[in-house]
Formats: sequence, structure tokens, C-alpha cells
Amino acid sequence: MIEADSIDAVMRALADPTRRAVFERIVCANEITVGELTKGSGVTQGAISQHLKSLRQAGLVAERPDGRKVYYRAQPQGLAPLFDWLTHYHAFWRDRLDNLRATLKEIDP
Amino acid sequence: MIEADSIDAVMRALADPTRRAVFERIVCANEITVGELTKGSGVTQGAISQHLKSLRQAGLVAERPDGRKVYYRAQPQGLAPLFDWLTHYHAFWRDRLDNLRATLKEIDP
DNA sequence: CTAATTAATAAGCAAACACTAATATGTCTG
DNA sequence: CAGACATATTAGTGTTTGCTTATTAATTAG
Repeated sequence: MIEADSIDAVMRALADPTRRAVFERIVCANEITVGELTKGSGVTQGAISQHLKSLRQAGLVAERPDGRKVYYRAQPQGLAPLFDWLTHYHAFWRDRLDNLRATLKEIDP
Repeated sequence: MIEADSIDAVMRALADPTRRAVFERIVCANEITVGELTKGSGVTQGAISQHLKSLRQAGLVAERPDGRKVYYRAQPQGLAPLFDWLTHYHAFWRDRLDNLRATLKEIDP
């Protein structure tokens, strides 16, 4: 069984376009500060901090405070719930299609 | 480049728990009517219809009207944007980790 | 033709959300 | 220490969202 809570947190976190963009930038930059993320994001530093909180709670990013800066990096295993969910339903589909094919072959071999 | 619009629609559609549950039921049942989906969903038929509209617009499900009933089925290629997005960032990560490993090996072979 | 059934849609509403501006907290620098 | 800097947090606000009830449209049954 896929854990419903984590998939929920991950999906919700990635559903918002600006928050997803923040996540993508964090992935591409190995490590990046809040200030850098704010620059060119189109929103306020406060907004970025709030998005980071969501991403952190979803397990998608981790923080590394250094002095007065905080570096964020992506957490690879954070996408696991989403990955599992997708694979599960993909497998489901594939099996059903296989069964369908088999049945059709049985009827008309 | 991953198409931003479709990934957005798919993520938004699957972000809501009840809508995601509707989708999962549609996947598991090969075909299912609105009435059956409503039964045991905890929400009204109107709500279900609205969720189906979102899923349809995201390309995740397709309808097959038959008499006064409407049968819904999942559309396998609907998850493709999500799948592509995931693979893209997964690959990104893997490459970066590979590079890191290589660099470490260079320093201390 | 009339009733009942099935699904889509519309209007209204409360809750959640994304954002801003302002403030608080902690850190470095002169 | 005082002021600049980097980030988190809070309060307030407009918009979106998920839901309900009621209605409409279409199809079938008696």
C-alpha cells in the first residue's frame, strides 16, 4: 500500500507552479540560498520562505544553514512516494492491457 | 522541454485527495459510471461530476456515454507529462550524483 | 405522454491558498 | 556596539477551490 499522507504532501507541494519552479531551481542548482531563489522568482522573499517550508515538510528539500545564509538542496528520496504511486498505476495499466491482449488472442488466436 | 501547461493540469488534478481517489477507482475499474463513482465516495454526485471534469481536462480520463449513463475510463497517456517530469529530474539527480562520485574518485582514487 | 433515472451545470458558501507588507530573529561587519 | 544583511514568521487580503443544493438536459420505462 502506498502511504497516502506522503503522496498527498508531495502532490500538493508540486501542484503550485511557482513552488514547483522553486523546487526545479533547487534541483538544478546543487545548492542555492533563499536570496538567490528570491531573485528572478517574481515573488517576495517571504513567499519563497513559505514555499520552502511546504517543500521541506513534503520531504522534497533539505536546508543547510551557514552563517546568516541558508542553503537548500533537493532530497532525492523525496520524490519516491510520487514515483511509487506512478509505477503502481502504470503497472496496473500494463497488466490490464496484457490481460486484454491475452483474452483477445484466446478468442482469435 | 517539458510542456508546462499539461504538467500543471495533471499535478493540479491529482493534488486533491478525493479527486485522486476518483481517478484511482476509475483506473482499477476498467470502466465505471458516474453513479457508481458517487456511491461510496462520501461526496455528492455534483461534486463527482466536477472532479471528472478536472480529470477530463487534464487528459487523465475519457468518457463513453451510453444511454443515460456515462462510462469513464482512465487514459494511460494522461500520466505521461507527470512521468516525463519525474524522469527528467530523476535523471538530473542521477547524473549529478555520478559526477560527484567521479570527482571524489579523482581526488581520492 | 408521463415518471423516473442519470449526469452536467449553476449559484452560493466556507475553507484553503498564495501573496504582500511588516516584523522578528539571528549573523556578520565596521 | 550599531547597523547592514539573510531568513523566518505573522497578520491581513483577494482569489481559488471543493463542496452542497437546486436545476437543467437527456434518456429510458411504464
